[in-house]
Amino acid sequence: METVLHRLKQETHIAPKEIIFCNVIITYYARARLPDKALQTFHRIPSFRCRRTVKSFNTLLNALLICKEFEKLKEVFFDMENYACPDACTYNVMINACCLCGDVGYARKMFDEMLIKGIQPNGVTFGTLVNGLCANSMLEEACRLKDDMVRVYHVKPDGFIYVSLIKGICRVNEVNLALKLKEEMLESKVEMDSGVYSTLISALFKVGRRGEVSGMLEEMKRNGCKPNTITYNAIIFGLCNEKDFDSAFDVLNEMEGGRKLREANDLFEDMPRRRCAPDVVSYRTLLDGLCDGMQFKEAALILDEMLFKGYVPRAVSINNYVSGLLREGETSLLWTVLDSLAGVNCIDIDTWRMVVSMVSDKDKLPKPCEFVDALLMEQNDADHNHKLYNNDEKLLPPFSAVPVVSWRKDFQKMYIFNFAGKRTLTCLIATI
DNA sequence: ATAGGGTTAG
Repeated sequence: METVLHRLKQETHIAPKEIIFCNVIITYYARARLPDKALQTFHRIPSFRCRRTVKSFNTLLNALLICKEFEKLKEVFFDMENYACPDACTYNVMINACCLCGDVGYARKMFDEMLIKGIQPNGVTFGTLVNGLCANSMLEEACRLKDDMVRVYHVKPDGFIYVSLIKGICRVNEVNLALKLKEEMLESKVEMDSGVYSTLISALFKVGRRGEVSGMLEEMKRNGCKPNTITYNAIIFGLCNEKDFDSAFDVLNEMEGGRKLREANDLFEDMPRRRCAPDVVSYRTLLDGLCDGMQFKEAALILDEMLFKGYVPRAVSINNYVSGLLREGETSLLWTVLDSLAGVNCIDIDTWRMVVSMVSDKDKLPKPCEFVDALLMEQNDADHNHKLYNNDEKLLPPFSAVPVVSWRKDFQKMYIFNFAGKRTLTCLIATI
């Protein structure tokens, strides 16, 4: 680093940007536990023909925090007016430092000071404070702050804040209360992430409610959060604690399966660079692998990409994909996938039959006679029936054998019409 | 990638 910096200083035609000093140099010195070097770099920034702002000042404060040089940190902070005008980030680092020292009172003082100076606290400010309160067993205060941040400061709590609260509450075994908070997140549409579920899963194990874990995992996936290493670690630890090593190995295998899929995906994405453009077989192979590994979202991306290129999956693959989506209750993704597939008319009768029979059980489809009535009505309703016209703008007769695909999901939630031909329609109606 | 969270062990 010293050599590079020396060269950088000599090369007068290069003017490094401040962000390089922040993200790379100061931060890496801090990680190497070299606070003096970090401080020295901060002071030298102007000698590199670079303007120094509050950004590098904040980075320096955080570097001293990483090195646990709290005395030095205080000193630099009180010397602030010589370097920069403080902003929210400045106070966020200071609040974090106070909390890590266990001095929540001083953290609050910092918070008040920023208000006095007219600096608007942001999500990070509250996240840091809530976390500090929880870490210092001040749960009631933390919950109150979460409510106040909306009411008084008009900042919406995010996932970070909820996770801190949930963890704090789980530590005193109030898992039901933690689950309530998770519901509150869903209700107020706070974006969910795997952190929320990892925390809850490990808490469920701790209080001996192992039975609820698989449901939690399902909900997690339903809400678009993928279990990551942290989630798996929590599960494996919980299972090992209960001496259920068979299940623990199953989870471990599932984890490794996911890793190999990622490797396959990486290799696939690297193919163009290796001068080997993926062909229809590459796409089909990857799609099958993703579906088998239940990576349905990734599969949908690959599907659209291959359809765009004019490649079509094998019929068995489509059947496998759709049945996986049905099995896992991935309803909204199912519609997307069916839309894409119907767009190129490549859904076979068996797949349609499966979808109709599965969905008609759950979503009370109309009786066959009503179904036909509705179909005929659609034929007469020119307004939103544009797909029933052929290229000559002529209305197609009912039960036409002309290969036109129509796909409606908006009426009573469930009308699957595939106008690929009489055979398909007959099959659908018979199934219902 | 100036600032905040989630698991466990060695």
